Order: sequence, then structure tokens, then C-alpha cells
Amino acid sequence: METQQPPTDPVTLEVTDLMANLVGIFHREYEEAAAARSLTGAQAKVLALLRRGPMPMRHIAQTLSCEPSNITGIVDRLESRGFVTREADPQDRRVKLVAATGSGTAASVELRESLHFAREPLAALDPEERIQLRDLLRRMLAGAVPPA
Amino acid sequence: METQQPPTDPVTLEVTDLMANLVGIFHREYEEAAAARSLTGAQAKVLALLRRGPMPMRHIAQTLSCEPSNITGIVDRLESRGFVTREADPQDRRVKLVAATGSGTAASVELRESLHFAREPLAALDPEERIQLRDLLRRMLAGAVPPA
DNA sequence: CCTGAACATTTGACAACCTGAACTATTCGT
DNA sequence: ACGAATAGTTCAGGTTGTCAAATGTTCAGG
Repeated sequence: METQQPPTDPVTLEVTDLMANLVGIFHREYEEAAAARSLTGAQAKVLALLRRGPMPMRHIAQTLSCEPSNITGIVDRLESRGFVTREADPQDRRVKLVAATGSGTAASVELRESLHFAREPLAALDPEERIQLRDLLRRMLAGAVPPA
Repeated sequence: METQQPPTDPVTLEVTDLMANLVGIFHREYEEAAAARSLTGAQAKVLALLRRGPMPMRHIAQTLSCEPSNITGIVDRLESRGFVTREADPQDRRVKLVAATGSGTAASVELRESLHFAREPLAALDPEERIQLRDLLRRMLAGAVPPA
């Protein structure tokens, strides 16, 4: 479970700390932006996933790394507000395809655009540096799980 | 080249998306690393804050951007496991100073070091790029709320 | 000194999130 | 057609989070 690791490289360690702070800030902004539309963070995440199209519950759970039983409740609440619909997949009637409604996608798109996470921390960088950052992030994420 | 900030600078937008993914990955790892020590994410965050020294409840709440009443429960659980102690501040007996115990700081430091968030995404960068990334993140966070 | 406003923390009620186990319905291999 | 596997739900239980109402403490003005 624990692979040996070269004695913690100080730069890596500092980057990890910086990331932790950034994650905190980003998280807070996301939660606030969601709350401003009377959505919770979890609901906003599901809605964001559905912007790409309908999706089985199980796939949502896998993408968000949580138990399927958890998704049931979240989708329940989104459904009761008319943000998503549940439909049985004609191909396999066990699976239920969750699809965002018009107002659902609208809310999600709106939220995404209001996320000027950038504005505060990112504004400190000039355009050239921003491109540098983009390239570094791209490379870091190249091997990771694709965004869904 | 006036750096007018149009609502949707493509580079900024992409960086925001990349950050969102990175935040997701980091968050998952953090939660897992905490769970491996039977801590929740929130508990781990409080413990991490206390590595810098004792701190009033209110300060913890402000730093984590949540209600003070929320901290009460989290500290309760940490206290019942011997990870922190609550002591009245001699200067002002209204405030309670929360301090990490030996095992508390030990757990937090251990958790931090096990966070080789590095391993997956960061391993894709060579040392020089890692320094570049560190500098960019430093500059982004310079204006933001300092960690403690 | 006394009183009331301000403050730090706690308590209680409530909602959402999350997990794990047990259940239902459907599919699929043999 | 039977049994194993799969998708989703339900239920019980714990943690996080909010808000409003307490409690205890400090501090400024009269």
C-alpha cells in the first residue's frame, strides 16, 4: 500500500502545500457560486457532469468516486427541483439515464461562467506566465483521469 | 497590448478548467490519506492548521470559512481521540485555545508526508519545471489569504 | 461599582452528504 | 430456465454544515 518514496523533495513538498491552499480557495469559491444558485457543491458537480449528456447513475458515482447509493439522494433532490430527469435506458432497463433539463444545464453553465476563480489568484500572473502555467498543468494532467 | 480582461480570456478559462481537475484529484487524495488514518477531511484540515501552534476556535472557523458552531463538533471528535486539547486562554477566559497533542501533530505530519499528490500528476514534471510551477503558484497565492 | 453591549463558545434542531449492508428488478451465461 | 452478476434503491448511522438561542466572559459608560 505504501511505495517507497525518495526522501521528500523540498520543492515537491512546497508545491503540495501551495496546491493545498489553492484547493481550499477554489473549493470555497465553487461552494459559494453553487449556493448563490441554491445548489450544493455535490449537486453542482453532478449537474456539471451532465452537461456532456445523459449518464447512468453508476457512471456518475464512479466519476465522483463515491458510492452509487449516495447519488440516489443527490439526483432525487435535483429531480424534485426540475434540474434533471431519470429515464430507464431502453437498452438495459436496469440502468437509469439521468439527463439535465433545460434549466439544469442553464444553471450549470451560468455557474461555471461565474467561477472567476481566476480573477483573484490568477490575476497576479501576466499573460505569458498564464500560458506557462497552463502548459505545466496540461502536462501534469496528461496522465491522469480525463475530465469526464 | 492592453491587458484588458475580457470576461472570457481563453487561456484563463482553460487554466481554470485544468485547475478544477487538479483540485478534484488533490481533494480525492487528501480525503483518502486522511481516511487511511481514520480521520475525516475536516478533521485533517483542523489538525493541519494546529501544526502552527494553538489557536482559538474562532480563528479556526475563520480560516476554514465556516461557522464557529461547526468547529465545536470537529474539535470534540478530535479531542475524544486525544489528538487535540482545549484550554481556556488565560488572557481572555472566553476563548478556548485548541492545541494539537503529540499524537495529533504526528498524525498530521505523517499525513502530509504521505500526500505524494506528487506521485501521479507531479511526477510528470522534471525538477526544473517543478520549480517553475512552484514560483507561479507562489505568486498566485501571494495576494490571497495567507494559510494561517 | 453596575449595567448593558459585544464577544467566544456551546447547544439543539435540522438538512445534506456519505458509507455499508440488505433488498428489488433486470440481464446474461450456460 | 436457473443462478450469478449488475443497476439502482432503501435503511441505519456517522460527519459536516447552517442557523437561532443559550451561557459565560469582557469591557465601556454612567
